[in-house]
Amino acid sequence: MPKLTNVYDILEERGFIEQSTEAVACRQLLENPSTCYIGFDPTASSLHVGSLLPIMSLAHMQRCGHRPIALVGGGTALVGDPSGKTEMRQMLSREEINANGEKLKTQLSRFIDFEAGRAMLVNNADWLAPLNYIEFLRDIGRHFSVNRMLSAESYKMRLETGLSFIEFNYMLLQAYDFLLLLDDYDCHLQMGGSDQWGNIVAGVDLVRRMRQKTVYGITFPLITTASGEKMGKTAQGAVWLDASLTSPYEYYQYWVNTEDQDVARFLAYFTFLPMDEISAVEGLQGEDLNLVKTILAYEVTRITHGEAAARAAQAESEEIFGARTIPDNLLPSSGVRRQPESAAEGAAAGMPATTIASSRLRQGIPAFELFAEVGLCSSRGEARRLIKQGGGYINGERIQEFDERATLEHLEKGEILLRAGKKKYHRIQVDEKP
RNA sequence: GGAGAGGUUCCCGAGCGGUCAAAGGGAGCAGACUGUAAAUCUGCCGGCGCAGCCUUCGGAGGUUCGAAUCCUCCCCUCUCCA
Repeated sequence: MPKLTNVYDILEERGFIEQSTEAVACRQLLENPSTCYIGFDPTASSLHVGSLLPIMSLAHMQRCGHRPIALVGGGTALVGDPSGKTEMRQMLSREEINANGEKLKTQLSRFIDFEAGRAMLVNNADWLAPLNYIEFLRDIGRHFSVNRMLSAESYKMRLETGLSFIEFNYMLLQAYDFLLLLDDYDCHLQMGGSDQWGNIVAGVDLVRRMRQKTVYGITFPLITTASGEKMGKTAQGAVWLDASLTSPYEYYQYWVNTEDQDVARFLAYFTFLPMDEISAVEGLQGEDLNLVKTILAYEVTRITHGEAAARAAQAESEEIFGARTIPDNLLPSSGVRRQPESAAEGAAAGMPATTIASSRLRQGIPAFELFAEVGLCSSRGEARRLIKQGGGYINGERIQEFDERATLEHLEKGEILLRAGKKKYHRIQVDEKP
């Protein structure tokens, strides 16, 4: 693998870098194979698209021959990072945190190769949990100025609403992580979201004081959509990287629905497609841009869930929304399928589906009941409203009355396709037994 | 420990004895327009086969024909003082 390029340049070109400490020296460091780390919070059982940027940065690091360390914050999660947050986070038990940490590892290994020392995964609970309080205060605590900590931007918000002592300590723990990773793994670079700047700089300072060495930090921009929303939120909640929480189909759909103005930027962030191809696509508008969104969705889904899942998601989406040919000269490096598929390929990529006993369909199920039952609406009342407003469909036909019945007559190719609004679909499959 | 302020439907935030399922805004949902985009306009936005009924305004009691609104106790949050 050629490593002619400096990752720092790659990251910069792709818009990953918001701030960095001593950019020139940091870039210099990355001329040679080095070790870097990013911390991930095991406070949820899955990572979501909000973590995708840091993950991609580690992947870039590895592709350029560096050794990334993914740090699972099993220890720090016991304390809770107040940075940039309005409220104290819910405390989790150690068991929950450990279980989450395990899952994160599995997910990260889709993006980073942990084989043969090419990358590492560590858990800071291993060294933070056994710490002795008095020793820690004397060795580490004395290097921190409270005055300075209080002036940190990341604590500002919390100084208005209230900050507990345990959270105030968080910065010291993360700084200590950096020190320890330097000592044990020769790790000279920490990266993280822009809200981590204060914590990262704290680590850099601590290392300077205690080891008289220079280490570096890079932060990524907080990614918002063009309309100013934080990324990764949908009505259903977060967009998860775990296929059992957000199916590949839904995940693909999330990316297809990217806002126009975000497309090029997201291609740079979340795919490995070459930048010259991406910039060639920047001027596109209208329906042409939708083709680019298809590629974006395919690529991101492929990186996250694998090629088979991405292809299935594409097929399923085209079946519903229609397919068009994607010209070969559009992001030519992408392996996306460019011709519409002739035959429908049966495999469902995770469009939600429910199986219903045929006996019930024989009697007929009032539409509003069915919509609520399969989860397309959260209550029957909501389903009535939806249908009254003309947003309910069975097999593509608008439902006229809220209590119109779905029956065996509606079966097409063994299933019934429900639709709520423009984009939410649900399959009904029939159980032939009793 | 003392003195204040406050906890309202997903969020912010009005209401301060009946006309309150609770103003207004945001978010969300649907329709129209489109390109599975954004913006815009319109409608909806506790539950229930719904012109009616049921359950909500930190918790538990109480006053009243009637309470989110008054009283008592409790829990929690914030601000100031120690």
